[in-house]
Amino acid sequence: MDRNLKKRETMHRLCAKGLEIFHEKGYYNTSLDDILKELSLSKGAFYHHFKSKEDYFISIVQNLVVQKVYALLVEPLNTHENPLPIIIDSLEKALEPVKHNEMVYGFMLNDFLMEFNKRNSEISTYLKDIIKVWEVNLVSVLKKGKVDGHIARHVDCEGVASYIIASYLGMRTLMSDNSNPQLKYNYIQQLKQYFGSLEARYADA
Amino acid sequence: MDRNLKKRETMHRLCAKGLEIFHEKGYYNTSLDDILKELSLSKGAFYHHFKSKEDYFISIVQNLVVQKVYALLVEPLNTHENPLPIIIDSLEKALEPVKHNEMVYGFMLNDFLMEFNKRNSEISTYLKDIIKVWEVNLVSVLKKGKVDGHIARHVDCEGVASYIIASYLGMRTLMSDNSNPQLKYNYIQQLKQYFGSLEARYADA
DNA sequence: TTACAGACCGACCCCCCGGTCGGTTTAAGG
DNA sequence: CCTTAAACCGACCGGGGGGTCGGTCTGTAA
Repeated sequence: MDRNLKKRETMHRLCAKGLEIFHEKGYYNTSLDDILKELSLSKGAFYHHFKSKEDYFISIVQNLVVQKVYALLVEPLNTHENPLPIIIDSLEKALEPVKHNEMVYGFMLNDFLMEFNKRNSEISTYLKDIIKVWEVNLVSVLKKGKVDGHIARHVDCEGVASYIIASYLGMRTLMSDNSNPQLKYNYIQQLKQYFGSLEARYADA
Repeated sequence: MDRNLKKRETMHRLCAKGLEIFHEKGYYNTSLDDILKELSLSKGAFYHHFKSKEDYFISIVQNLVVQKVYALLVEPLNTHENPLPIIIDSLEKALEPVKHNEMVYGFMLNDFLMEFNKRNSEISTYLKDIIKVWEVNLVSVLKKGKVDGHIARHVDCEGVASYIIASYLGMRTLMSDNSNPQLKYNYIQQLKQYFGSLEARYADA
């Protein structure tokens, strides 16, 4: 019993630290030794729990990344109010800059997506699936907004969802060096402007 | 005299092929041998012309990438008409999918930007400078549009420019696997929707 | 106490890849 | 021609990093 606990504990420590460092330096730019050194673990310990670096990362994605994306970007959408402010709010939180040593998990999707795009199609697929879930949820909440009279009838919900995701991912690229704190504010402002044009009060062709 | 020509010719062949393969597979995932084999050149030839892989890539950026970004995204902005349709048109062209073996140079900014972000700050800076030039030109043309009465006075031109760039870069991430040809169309539609809300005919608070 | 298996150790293997260097070919100038 | 240097060749080096493997330690079950 204690054995099983020990295993889970070690695997979890590996995953958590792995996500932290992969996110910080990139997957291909991080060696297993980088991570193992931080945890005072050996190669042997690692390969006892995971069959490869790739397998390890997939575990991280499925256990941690999915969770964080859900918490930050999907679950907040479950509401009966006007979806537009809700979406803005979730994006604003997901773009929150790093505080102390706390990680910002919403940030990492774009980074990983780009890194694996031309390198590892399997991992790439897992990541795109996560985006897809987000997209589906966005579309669904937008459609509900239409029914509830918050969003104009002519609006193409799929198009809007893609556009939101694209602008979010792009902001991530632009903000990745933390050089311009104004960017986030500008982004939210423009998003509001754009959302204004989707509201039911506008011409409903 | 013929000597000088030979040098330029070889360097140019190296840069062109390098851009092609780096763009296709990524910088860190491409070895010099990959490129040299395609050109039937040797390590010796390469290091005769460039002092390192990094130096080589910087040449590529300064000679080729800058040029293409200008041609696709900056120069089209030089017009006296309403800037909004002009911007849409340039983005549409820059998102054109690959035809035959022709490269789409507008596509590569986001890829390279992400790849070097946490890996090589010098190259990163060169790339961000290119984006900056684009941004400055966008802001300038938007401001002119305001003066000419095409854009509402309340519009924050810097914010709009950032937003355009972010959404473009994000689209690049989403489109990078060429899986969904619909995406581009949706994006342009939503961009038009957004631009509609910037036009002078709307409330000018 | 003993047997066994799971957790962990770390030296080692091997390939990849950027970079080096002594040598060879080629062509311009005297 | 002959000299000279630029253009080019390709074997080699060395570090990094994923993955292996024989061995050790430790807790559990009989």
